[in-house]
Amino acid sequence: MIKTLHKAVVESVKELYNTTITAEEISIQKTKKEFEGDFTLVVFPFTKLSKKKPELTAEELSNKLKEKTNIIASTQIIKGFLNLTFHDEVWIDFLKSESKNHSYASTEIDKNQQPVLIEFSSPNTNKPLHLGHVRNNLLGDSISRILSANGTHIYRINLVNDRGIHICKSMLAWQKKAQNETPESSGLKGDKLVGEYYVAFDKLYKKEIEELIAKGITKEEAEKQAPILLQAQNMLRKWENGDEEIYNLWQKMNQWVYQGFDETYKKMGISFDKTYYESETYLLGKEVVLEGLSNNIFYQAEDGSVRVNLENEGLDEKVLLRSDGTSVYMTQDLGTAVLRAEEYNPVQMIYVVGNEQNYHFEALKLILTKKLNYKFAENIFHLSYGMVELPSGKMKSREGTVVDADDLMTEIIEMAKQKTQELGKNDFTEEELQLLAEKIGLGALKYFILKVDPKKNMLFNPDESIDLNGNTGPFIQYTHARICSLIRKAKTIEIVDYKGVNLLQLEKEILLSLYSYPETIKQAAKELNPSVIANFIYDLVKNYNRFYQEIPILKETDTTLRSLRLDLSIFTAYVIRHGMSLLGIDVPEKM
RNA sequence: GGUUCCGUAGCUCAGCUGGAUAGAGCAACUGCCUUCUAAGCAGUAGGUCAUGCGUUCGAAUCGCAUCGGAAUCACCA
Repeated sequence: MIKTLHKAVVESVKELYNTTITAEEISIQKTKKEFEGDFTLVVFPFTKLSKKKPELTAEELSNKLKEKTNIIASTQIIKGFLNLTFHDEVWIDFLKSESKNHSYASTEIDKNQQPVLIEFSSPNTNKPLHLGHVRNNLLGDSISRILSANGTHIYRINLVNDRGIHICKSMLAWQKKAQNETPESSGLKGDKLVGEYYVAFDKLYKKEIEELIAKGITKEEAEKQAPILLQAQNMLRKWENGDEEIYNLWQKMNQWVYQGFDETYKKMGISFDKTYYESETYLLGKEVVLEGLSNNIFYQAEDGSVRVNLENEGLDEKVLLRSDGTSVYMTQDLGTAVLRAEEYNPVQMIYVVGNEQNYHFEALKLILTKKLNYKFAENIFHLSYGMVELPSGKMKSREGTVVDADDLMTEIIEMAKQKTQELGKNDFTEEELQLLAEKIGLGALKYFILKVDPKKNMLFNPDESIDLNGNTGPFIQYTHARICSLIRKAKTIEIVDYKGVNLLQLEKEILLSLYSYPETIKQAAKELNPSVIANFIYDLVKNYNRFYQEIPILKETDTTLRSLRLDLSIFTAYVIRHGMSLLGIDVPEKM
């Protein structure tokens, strides 16, 4: 319909004003609720061509469009706005042809096309996942789903940061304090256990700094000289030199963490096509750096560290290898980028990483493109998302203000369970109730996070927790469940041809919304923005709920009307389910 | 200090490729369950779109300046 309209406008302008315009120059939008019409053509831009008043221009275009197409039933002109109303028949044809189409808004993926790589999650193995990771994981997962739905061939990549000084810190603290404590002996989840020793290291470190300061050493010096830090640095060198004892300890502790992570990912419903481990790729990064050094692209500073100068690009000097030869963060990101480009030959590499690392990714891209001349790196895209803040400010693991991912999920599922019981929904078995509560709780959490624009910082208030009413996941799930209930009851009802019926305003609004769904997916894919989908579904569901409340569906005695409304409901349920699946949210058939 | 991002109702957020009277949810108040699931629906109230100047037929949206906030500028990741 919209395409037909665009084409007709182009032709009309050509005939009336002898000017060729492109479809992009035409502004057609949904008509605002206060006015009569389905779509609105903004005619202000054409007044320059017509050299006539907006109303007159609209009038001329209106007549021409009606001549050229057979879909327009009526038009209404208000100032420079031309409101177009389509024949009901057009909408009914749309409903009839698409309402049972199980591939509506789905695009086939061509596995032969060059893939898009999307890296997300990328945890460190020294502490458990928290709310910040949750946003990262949900964004990465949802964007993967949206791109797939839009026909893009993608690979989900996880890059586990399993080595480095931070890992050595937990290892060292464990050696000193743990007395061989294990997940089994402590009953703690593996990632939680290791996380505790990371915190323990920090305590010891702070204590040593204080002691040094008391001896008259400056704070700055103390931070560099604290024995435990030197030991950690020494441990990292040993690790990089393949020291057997250190290596075994490292493997053991990482294994604990992976088991913990797997549990969390599983609960969250997140998976990857490929997991890289920094321990397996950091050497490649070193090679890249050393090669750049021998080609004089990088240089060795007096202290022995290898650096790159990005001052001409508006940045500073960056260290690529420490003076003791060990790798930094940049080293491994250079390595894995090159590796991935070789392995997948991607058209694009998306990194889902918080906006606190904007500088890092700018530098990474510059080094790869400007310094090392890698063509593929032009298509590196840092999907920079905002921080999740608490009312008290930023989360700090060392201050114990982090919101743990597992705890958060457990709590909200428990809340959903309570709420279900409160509402007196008793016809579930204990097992069904648990499954339902998981769907609702996780739905609430995922929707809460995904409905906000990724690039904006967002606030999470643990005291108020997450709503289950209003603009929330459960609200949408509930609407879906009600439609499913209708469909169940309608099993025996005969569907008759409803061609020729007159549509109610509410019905048409829902159809307009359903019609715009494929375009919404395209937009979300283009912007890499799940909130576009979330807001769309909310809008659809609000319209549907009003319809459901005000208009009889199964109770309607006119069989043509009843059939139409049932089809409309079935179609709406499909789009809700489809849209929510793009957010990684399950919708129950009963709740 | 340099760079980047942000500022919309009491709170959390939509709207931002310029378009009509700036929208939701929460919280507050008022109605609606013998009728398809009330996790719902309808309504009341709540705004100098941080401020100023500019661009134009038209600015929350674009530009400049100011104020306020955040991130970053590590041999951390």
